[in-house]
Amino acid sequence: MNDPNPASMKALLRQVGLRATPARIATLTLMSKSSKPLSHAEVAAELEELAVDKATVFRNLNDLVSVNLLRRAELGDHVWRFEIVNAEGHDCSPHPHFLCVDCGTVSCVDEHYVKDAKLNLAADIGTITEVLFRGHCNDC
Amino acid sequence: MNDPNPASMKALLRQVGLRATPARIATLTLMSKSSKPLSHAEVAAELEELAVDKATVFRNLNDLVSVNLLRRAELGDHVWRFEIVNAEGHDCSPHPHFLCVDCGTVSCVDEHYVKDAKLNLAADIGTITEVLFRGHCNDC
DNA sequence: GCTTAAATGCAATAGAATTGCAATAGCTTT
DNA sequence: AAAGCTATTGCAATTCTATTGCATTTAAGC
Repeated sequence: MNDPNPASMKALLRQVGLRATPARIATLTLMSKSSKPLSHAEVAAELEELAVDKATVFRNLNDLVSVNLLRRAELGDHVWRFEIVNAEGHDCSPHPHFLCVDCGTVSCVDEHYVKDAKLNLAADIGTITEVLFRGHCNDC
Repeated sequence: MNDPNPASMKALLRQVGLRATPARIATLTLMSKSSKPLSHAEVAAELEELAVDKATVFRNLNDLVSVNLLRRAELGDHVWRFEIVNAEGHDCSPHPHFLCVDCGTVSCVDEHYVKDAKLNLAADIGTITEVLFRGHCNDC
């Protein structure tokens, strides 16, 4: 993905057939800069200063998911989280997540941890598209 | 665990310091007989014929979780599910779950699939208490 | 610039989960 | 067996996340 500058964000949006509105550009920029999945509440809080309504934030996040620019994940605390699909220093492919049940911190887990498990499960149960770990992080 | 008959359910409840009310006995019996995690809605529907309020179902399910008779899991669809901790033909220890995103079926996954991953993650990230897989089951 | 469909803001709504409180009912003690 | 204490229940109201309806605004193509 290009630099998260307004111009490239705008181009990217047009490319997938979405209008490049200020709210969307801001959303995409924010998501591109984040190293971890953000909840709707977190994104909405960031965009509040731009006077973007929370309903708009939801709609935009979901729109961006439907064009595969974002990925939506449920990490076990009943809050949807979103993360950029393709960013520098970030896996393009889906990867497991870890949620610390104590501090609520979310981190991305390298795919190699679950490579074997997914292969075995594919034969026995089905295709795995999402893996989530919950527990206590080493800082808690 | 003993047979899921009313008498042993009652004894079990008393044993953990909870009063053996009809609603709790029914809840525990239902959970003991279920081979898969049940959502609050599913349990509430079953107990509706006993005129048990949904708030009571919630409280009882959570009470049973707090005394470790049940385990609460979030399987990715924003609905809490509960399963018996110790039942015949069911692992005593926590185990991963698999949720088919197509048919919504939940299945229990053997711990051995994730043994290695958990060991490696313990050192790098933290202690894993819960693992969830989502994807497409072989029947869909 | 002008037109039009897409996107937004605001308020209302849906649904899961939880809580307050008065009434009820287990359990223990007598 | 009855009484008393407190956990539990039922009901309604509430919280919180997420979504939707609709009138208004705005981006994009001509």
